[in-house]
Amino acid sequence: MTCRALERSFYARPAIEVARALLGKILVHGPARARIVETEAYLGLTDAAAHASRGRTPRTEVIFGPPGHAYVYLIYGMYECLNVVAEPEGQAGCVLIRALEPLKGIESMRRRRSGIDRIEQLANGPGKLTLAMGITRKHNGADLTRGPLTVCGGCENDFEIGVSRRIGITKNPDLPLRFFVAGSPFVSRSVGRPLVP
DNA sequence: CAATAGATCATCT
DNA sequence: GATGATCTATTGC
Repeated sequence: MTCRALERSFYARPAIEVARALLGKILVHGPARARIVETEAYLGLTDAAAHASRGRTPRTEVIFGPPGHAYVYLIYGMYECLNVVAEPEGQAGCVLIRALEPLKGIESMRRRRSGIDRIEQLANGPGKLTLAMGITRKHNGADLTRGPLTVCGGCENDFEIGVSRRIGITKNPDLPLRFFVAGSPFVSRSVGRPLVP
């Protein structure tokens, strides 16, 4: 099937809805393609774990902007994380992409993730997938409805959605805002046992 | 297998 | 000046 970028209305919804809906969709960057298998929702002022919880700053401006854009930031001085901006313009909310199943351009991904042999480990974490896909801070603010970096509809929607707490945060850690394709070997292992086994 | 250390810097106080 | 939506390597049981 063809790969047509999701339209802006897809993203103009609550972050939780978008986080669930993004599972199974295809992340495209140039020739590279991968299926989204794990996401986390970050809310607005009420969510202490969210960057947007402290309101508008130069960095968080994108999160308050129009939906369907990328929010990419540097974490721990080393890795970059890709988020998708959700909610109507003016409202804060975004979705962290946490893990991908590589589909196309896998040789390039291997090159960018030197030392990794197993395909399951090329993009099974937020810092790993940006490396594998060649996504950097220069993509911050990029429009995901057009351009080299987009998200397209997937063909397969026949999977169970697992839910758990979010991973790696210290503030507001108890909400069930992490979603993943149940049973997928491409989901990041690390911490966070499912709430619903 | 689980726990921990260290790398490294943009952002905000 | 402290902190952090991480990852890898290493140590310990």
